[in-house]
Amino acid sequence: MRIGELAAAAGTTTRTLRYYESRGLLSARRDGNGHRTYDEDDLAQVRQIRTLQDVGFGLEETRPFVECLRAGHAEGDSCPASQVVYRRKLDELDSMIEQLAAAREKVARQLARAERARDGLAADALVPGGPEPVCELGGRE
Amino acid sequence: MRIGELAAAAGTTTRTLRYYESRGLLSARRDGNGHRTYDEDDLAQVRQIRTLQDVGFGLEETRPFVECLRAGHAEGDSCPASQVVYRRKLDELDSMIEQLAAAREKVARQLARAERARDGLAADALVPGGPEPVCELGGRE
DNA sequence: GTACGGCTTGACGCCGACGTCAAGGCAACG
DNA sequence: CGTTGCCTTGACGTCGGCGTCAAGCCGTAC
Repeated sequence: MRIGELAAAAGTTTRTLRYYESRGLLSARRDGNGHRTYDEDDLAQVRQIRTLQDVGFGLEETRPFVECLRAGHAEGDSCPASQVVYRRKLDELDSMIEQLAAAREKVARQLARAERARDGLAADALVPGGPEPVCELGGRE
Repeated sequence: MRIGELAAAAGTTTRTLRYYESRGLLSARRDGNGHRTYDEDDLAQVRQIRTLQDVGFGLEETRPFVECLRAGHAEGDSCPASQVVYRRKLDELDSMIEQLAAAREKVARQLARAERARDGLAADALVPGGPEPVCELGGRE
């Protein structure tokens, strides 16, 4: 398999594969013309990388998985080092989600406040249970 | 107020303030020495920018808020354009949170699977030809 | 012959929000 | 007088993951 075929099979580009190689995440044999040659194991490694990238892993974080595959394991995540990365990523995702949720609430509160101000500071607009003073998010812009 | 003082008051750096100016988000008078001079309004603008940045707004997204302040409003979000940005950011945050939550679940499932495989592998290793727990992440198509 | 497609290496571009260094000016302090 | 400290502009560096262009080689089809 040559680089273009591998790229097509993995759903990526030749540039990306050469980049992976430059980062030491992929290795290639060469044929008589100096062209890179790959086999099914290489395809599996690239697929592993892509799968992880899609879920938000950085390239460096995929390294243990690739090395696990290279070590002969059928799954890149069967090695302890890979699972350590999984757990780290879980924590990372949790804190990111937490941060985003907090940011979302801040923005939502600010928007609600700004809309109340725009609609005028009538007293009933601030009374909870009043005749729905806010929340007309749709239309009219 | 000179640039260093403004930076200190706003909790940022002089480099950042000059950068804002280069982006047209901040304007400065000059004193006899060619040094930038600022007043309280400028401080309010910088604080508005920083507040938004902290919640995840890009610099360009802060522009309507700054212009709103410049237009004489006491709050940067009292202008319609600012509130449009708020709503856009809310949607953006929602979809980001959604994506991250989905990613989190995928990782969690993969980790659980890998751990089951590891635990089961000890038993399987003693019984070659036994049941093979294979399960792949659906990821890309 | 020559056009074409696929391969090679090398190197610069991109995005965002600055950090950091360079080289110099002006004021105050001792 | 020199040193410190704040200011000026300009320009390159950073991080990630590639995109894109350049120049050239190789084999095949027409």
